[in-house]
Amino acid sequence: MKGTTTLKDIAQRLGLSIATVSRALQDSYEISAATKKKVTQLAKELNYQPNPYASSLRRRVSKTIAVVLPEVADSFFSLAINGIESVALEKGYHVLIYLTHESLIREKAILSEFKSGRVDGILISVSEETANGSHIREIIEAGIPVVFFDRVCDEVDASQVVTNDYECGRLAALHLAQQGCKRISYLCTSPALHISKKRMDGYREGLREAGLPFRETDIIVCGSSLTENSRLVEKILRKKNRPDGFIASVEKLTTPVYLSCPRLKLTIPDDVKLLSFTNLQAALILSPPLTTITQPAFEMGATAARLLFKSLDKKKRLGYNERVMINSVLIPRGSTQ
Amino acid sequence: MKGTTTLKDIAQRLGLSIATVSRALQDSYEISAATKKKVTQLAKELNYQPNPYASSLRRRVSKTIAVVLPEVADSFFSLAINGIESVALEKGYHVLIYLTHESLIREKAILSEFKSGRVDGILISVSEETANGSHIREIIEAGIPVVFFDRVCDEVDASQVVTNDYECGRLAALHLAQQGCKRISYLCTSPALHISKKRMDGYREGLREAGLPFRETDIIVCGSSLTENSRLVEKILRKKNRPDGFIASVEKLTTPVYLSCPRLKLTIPDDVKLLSFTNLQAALILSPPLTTITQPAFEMGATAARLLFKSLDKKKRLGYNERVMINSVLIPRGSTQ
DNA sequence: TTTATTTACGTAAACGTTTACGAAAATGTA
DNA sequence: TACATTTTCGTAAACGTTTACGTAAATAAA
Repeated sequence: MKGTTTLKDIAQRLGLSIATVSRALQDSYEISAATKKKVTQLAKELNYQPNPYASSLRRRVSKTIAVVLPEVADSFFSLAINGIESVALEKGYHVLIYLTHESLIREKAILSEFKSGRVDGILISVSEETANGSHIREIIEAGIPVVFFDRVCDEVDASQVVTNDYECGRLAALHLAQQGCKRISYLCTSPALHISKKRMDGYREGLREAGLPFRETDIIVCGSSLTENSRLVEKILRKKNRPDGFIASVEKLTTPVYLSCPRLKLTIPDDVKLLSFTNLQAALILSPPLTTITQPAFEMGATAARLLFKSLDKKKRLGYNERVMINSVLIPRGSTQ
Repeated sequence: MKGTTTLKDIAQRLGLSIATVSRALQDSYEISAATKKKVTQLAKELNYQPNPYASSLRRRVSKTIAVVLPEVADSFFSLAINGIESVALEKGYHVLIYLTHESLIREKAILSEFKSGRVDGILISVSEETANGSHIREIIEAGIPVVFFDRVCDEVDASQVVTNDYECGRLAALHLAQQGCKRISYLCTSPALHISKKRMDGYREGLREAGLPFRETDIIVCGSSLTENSRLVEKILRKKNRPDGFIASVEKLTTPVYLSCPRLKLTIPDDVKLLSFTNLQAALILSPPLTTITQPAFEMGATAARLLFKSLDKKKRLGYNERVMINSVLIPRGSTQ
């Protein structure tokens, strides 16, 4: 920000006006080939980089998008960021990242700031506390396109990229039932979350189709601490009517099950079967290898970004929203054999 | 960016000048309490958000930092981002994220753009192709503070946050030797990387201290594909003089070893011992549980950010750089028992 | 009372671009 | 030659802030 060269510098050195230099660098038809060459050469020589803030102020676009995530510890969001970044790069956009840490207050504060025009568009995966979407609607009404991915807010009218959560919940239950489970417990962290609800509904439907009863007590709401969650799982497993199957609806709930079983002399998959929603490569090398439902995280991030750029490109009157669903895949492995 | 309210709007509605409104919102001493109240009230009512680009242009600061990473697939960088974001948030800064995908060309292009003043400071973990740091030095000379974290470029004079890679390489070798290994193979991806070299040097020193010979052929340079790497590891394990210990110097090289051993009827840790550099929680539930060297990823990100803000705060003449080392910890588990 | 000081605000320039408008020079047309 | 058109560039306003400077009114000091 010190000795940076500006249009003025180039203009002075060449005896041209600022306007001409600006147009030359934009390859405007109004500028002769000769001066274009002179200008671009000197610009390269002086290492000219246009001031993005001046440009944004004048053009009223920022060439920047925001990605609002609950957290990035999960492998899903890591991969999603990769997808988003890869398409942002080829579009010449910059990516601001914000973490809500599952707090609605923060989410509101972050979004509210966007009314300033800092970003041209927003990709968001809502926090677990986000029930009502008024703060998101405000942003859309301010003319800033929003695309949901993974964790959507259905009451808000916007484009979204999701995976087949309901179907996956159903398939998870059916798979376990098919492998002989009679009592399947469902581990989750935030049952209020829309996506969590969908998976759970699918799970219930799967149970129904398999002719298994649904019991409210088989839904285990876990916390964030590993030891706490392990204790929870162990408690369940000590019951006389213990479950013989688990669905870990989020990645980090896999560990407690693998940890608790040996402690209670229970073996996977003979005594207890387990299926997890996860993208971890380590699923391959667990023993037994973990049956997973893996989400197309990279693809979801990338297509969400593409959807956002589409609505940025046309800048057409809002209202035209797309809803894309990219299927997750169930990969059966040893943990449910 | 449409119906956003500006200072002008507020000024007109209150019959004040733009300057007065601006100063009132900044709680300037030159403004009476009465008008301050009027202004702030109306600002809140109209949901006024100052245009960050106008502000940045005028003040010549962006309140934004850049984080330049090789990739974000690794759990290390995910955690680091969390650390960075948490301190950026409390400082009121915005975080732009860029991925180089281990390409020097991209890294150069990204950094070059920063001469424009888009960001006030930069956190960077260099790509594996980055040997020469001239492009980074250019940025520093342009007056933009840079802080390295994890993957540093020693020839560039800047603050840095690293972990004790050399020591960890040494401890890894010593630990395996102590557990009875006679031939320890070292798996890596990019031996040219500074941090990789340090670990490897430590590994050699560890071998020396343990009285084991170093063999060039025990250094296995892996690629990015899992199947390719598995084939590599299997090939080594088929040799008559096969290694009885492995050091996986990066997270993703763990999988090939766990995958290959059972295929060759070799068991961990009896036939082959393994130690990995990783932050994965899944280390706990591998079987046997994986001995790890875990890096203080969150802390490294956070302190790197704090260092950056320190040099932003004082804006003192460059030259005063800090080098912080945060130790990783070796956690012995079943894979080296 | 007069003068000095403080308080509270306005004017205008500046940050570095982009772009509507205008105008001189060069070229074409009659 | 006289006029129309095109080419090529400059002038100046604008984007929304921040801030140096000026100034009128209010207060204090003499």
